[in-house]
This record gives sequence, C-alpha cells and structure tokens, in this order.
Amino acid sequence: MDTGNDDDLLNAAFLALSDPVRRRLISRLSRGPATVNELAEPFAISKQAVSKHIQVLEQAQLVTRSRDAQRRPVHLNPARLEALTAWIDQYRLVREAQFRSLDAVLHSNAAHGGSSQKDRK
Amino acid sequence: MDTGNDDDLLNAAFLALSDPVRRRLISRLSRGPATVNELAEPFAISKQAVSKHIQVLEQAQLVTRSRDAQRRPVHLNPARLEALTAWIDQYRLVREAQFRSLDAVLHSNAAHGGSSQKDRK
DNA sequence: AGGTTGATAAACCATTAGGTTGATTAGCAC
DNA sequence: GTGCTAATCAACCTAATGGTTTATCAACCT
Repeated sequence: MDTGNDDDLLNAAFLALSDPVRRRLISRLSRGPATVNELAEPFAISKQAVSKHIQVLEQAQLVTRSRDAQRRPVHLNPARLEALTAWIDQYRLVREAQFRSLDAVLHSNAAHGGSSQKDRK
Repeated sequence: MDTGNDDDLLNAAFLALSDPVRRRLISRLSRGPATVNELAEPFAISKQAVSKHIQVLEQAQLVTRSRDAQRRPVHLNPARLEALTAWIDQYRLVREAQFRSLDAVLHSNAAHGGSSQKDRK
C-alpha cells in the first residue's frame, strides 16, 4: 500500500492525525520518547490497540522507533509534521485572493440575470 | 455527530484531508469557488460521490457554500486550514527540544529521568 | 532451564468510509 | 403546465478502521 510516493504519505499522515487517540500520542511524544506501555497507560484501551495506533503513526512516518533491549521507544519525527504544514500552506497562502473571489461572487448576484434576488426561505 | 467541539473539528478536518480526491478539491477551490458539477468534472467518479466529498469537507468546515439560484457554489474556508497548522505547530515547534531529547536518550540512557531505564547498547 | 515483561500477531466483531445506481427535490426556461 | 439541469437523498455493496481477546515472540533475570 505504502508505495512511498507523496500522495500516499499525505493520505497516511492526515489519516493518522484524524484520530484523537493518535493526536494525544503525538502530543505525549512531543515531550520525549516513550515506550508503548508508557504511551498506553493514560488510555482506557488495551496496549494492543495502542500498539496498532503506533503502527499507523509509524507507517505515516510521523514517528520512528529505536531499539533498547526488548523495549522499542517511539519518538516523534517532526520533519513529517512539517510536510503537512507545507501542504496546507500552499492553500492557506491564497487567503486574500480567496476572499476577493468570494466577494466577487457574492456581489455579482445582482448582475446575474436580474431575477436572482428572490429569496424564499 | 459534530458537537462542534475542538476535538471533533480536528477529527473531521484531518480525516477530510486524508483522501486524495478531497485534497484535489481543496486545491481546485484555492483557485476560486466552484459548483459540484464543475468540481466533479476532472474526476472519474460520479457526481454523487463528489457531492459526498463536499459534504465531508463542509462538515469539517473546510469549505462553505452559498446559494446562487439552483447552484450552490463551494468556496474554501482558509481559517479552518489555519486551525490545522496551528495544531501541528504546537509540536513542530518543539523540534529542537525533541532532537535534544532523542540525543540524550541515545547517548546517555541513564540520564533520562524515566522509570525502569535499563541501558544495554 | 523456567519465569516475567514488553511488544506484536492473529482471528474476530461492529462500525464506518467510499463508491455505485436509482429516485427525488429545487429552480430555471420555455 | 412540461422539460431540463444542479444537486441531494436513499439503499446497497465492499473494504477498511478501531476495538477486543487469545496466543506468540523476544529479551531479560534469576
């Protein structure tokens, strides 16, 4: 599935962040690496479920893992978070142009065939 | 459903952006408002499917709609995109601290104030 | 060796997402 | 009125998600 192309990475990353549990995991990891058990502790779900969430984040490359004996600490990969803001910023930056377009549409109604002024609720 | 709280909005927004079709819709809308039919044209899926995608984006408040007779132009809501970057930036900005934490863990395992820190590397 | 701990794998269940097709509403033009 | 168009609704299907429970694996420690 993950062919590694840009689209797949964006799919995976945005999907990963669409779950509140995973967002809380990200939040927790921003304060330092942690193991699955440590991450699972504050949640009311099983460790297996948390492990799956970590895998989702890992596939999206939002986190990476290292080895420390039988522990496998998870740590954040801020570079991938930046890739997301980079994508969003493409469209965030057209903000003023967008507002101008909207304004043009709203004001062209009056000059748009005349009878479009009848508003029935 | 959408109770309107912050978490739900983030869920909906990130989920909305996790689909490549919807990202392309966002991209298209960044160049100005468009109707469902106009948006559906470049896609190989039905207009009903596109209409559903628009509803997903609308529920996430990433787009809004106005009325123009029987047309319902969709336009981008950059403010919501900014809310997403705002969330990500919370953790993107800890970047240097994060690298320092990782570095500390990798190089001096005992120095990490965690519980049960057994170094073996 | 046996035993415990951290973490995953496998099988399964309920819910949802993305897509289809067919029918329906709302508004304009005639 | 009839007809056309934009858009949605409704029912349905398939595949994926998020969760569980049970079992397994790997590494440590006596």
